Amino acid sequence: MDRRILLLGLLRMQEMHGYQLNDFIDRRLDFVTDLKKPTAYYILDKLCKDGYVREETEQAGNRPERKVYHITGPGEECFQKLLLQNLTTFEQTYFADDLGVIFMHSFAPREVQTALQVKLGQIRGEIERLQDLPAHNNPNDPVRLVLRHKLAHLRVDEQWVMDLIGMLAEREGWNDEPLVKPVEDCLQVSV
Amino acid sequence: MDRRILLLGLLRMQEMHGYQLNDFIDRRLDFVTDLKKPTAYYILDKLCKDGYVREETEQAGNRPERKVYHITGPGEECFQKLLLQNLTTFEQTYFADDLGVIFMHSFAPREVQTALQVKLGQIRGEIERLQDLPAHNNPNDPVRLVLRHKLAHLRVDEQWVMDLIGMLAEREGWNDEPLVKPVEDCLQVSV
DNA sequence: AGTGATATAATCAATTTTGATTAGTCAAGC
DNA sequence: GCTTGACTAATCAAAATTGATTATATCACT
Repeated sequence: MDRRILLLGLLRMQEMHGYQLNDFIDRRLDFVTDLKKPTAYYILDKLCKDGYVREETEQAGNRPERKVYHITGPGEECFQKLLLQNLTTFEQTYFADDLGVIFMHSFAPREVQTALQVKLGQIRGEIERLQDLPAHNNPNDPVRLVLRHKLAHLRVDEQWVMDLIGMLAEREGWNDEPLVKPVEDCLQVSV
Repeated sequence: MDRRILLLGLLRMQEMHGYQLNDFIDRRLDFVTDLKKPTAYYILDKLCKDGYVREETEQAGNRPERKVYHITGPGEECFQKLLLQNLTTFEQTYFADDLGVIFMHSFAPREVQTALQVKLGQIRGEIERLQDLPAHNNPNDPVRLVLRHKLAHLRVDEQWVMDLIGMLAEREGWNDEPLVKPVEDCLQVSV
């Protein structure tokens, strides 16, 4: 996930200082990326060193002086390359929540069910939050296309967790084997 | 994404040496996580230092000596805690492919369409690969539940990219505004 | 005029992750 | 008997990421 594309893409539309950039990402692109402030500054520094971005210090009133970042010619070229790369190739996504399910046999079905109920609530909360997001931009804004994408994934998660909970209902214990001795299975197959 | 849960969970089923652990993850859990070898060794070291895992060196034939990792009592406790945490809370997922779409107005619609066609092919390839994955384990294996989850997400991506391509078809240029001056919009709203 | 809350602007030390590399073993073919 | 490629086993230096913190300014309220 080369996050330079995000910073270059935003700077391409408008030169900005670091705080402004981070604030925009936090407020408006929170469902697109989890880029944190120090990482953003780190990447901006790197882009400077590579000549893709120019940095100018500016003083606004009495506030601490700040750095305004402008995209350069080579920066624009780099952005185009990254964008084409991004649009062309599919990047795998991994789901942290899958890890727990792999090992759910460690708990009793009822316990798992209770835990998943809480998770389900959080997913539904997030779906509502995104649905109610004010539509600042025009309806053709690509950000809204991304929002739809994200919502579709959240609905998959909702359904999946509901299915798991359903599967666990009315169940006292595990009558199927809980992925025993995975490595031996593996070795048997590969030998 | 606390990946200790994966290593502890596997070691809990069977003690293993590093290579074996990594090999199993690479071969059998490649669609669940992107944990790389050096990271796995790093986490194993940390688990050792924290007393969650015990490390014993072993010599097999003429091969270089290797470290066999066993989960300890505190390690089991830690695992239970991590697992409950994982099952209880929903972890947000971010999609690298969204970043490109946000800036797609930088290219002509036709170019974007061509790029997305390639991406679509890759998604379909991955769907086929996962569908054809041999079912080593019993059908109730939680890994298969995760596989279904992953496939559902891939199908969302497939549909989403198809929709985007459809949207772009027959289009010469952008007649809608391309997310202009995002920061000004943002400031207008927040002021 | 003082106090706490929030906004502005960024940096640092510490942790985590990765691409590249090391180093030896084994089996197959020439 | 020698080379080539794959497997076993892990490490290292470099890069990326994060939680915590610093420091000042402004605002709302008493």
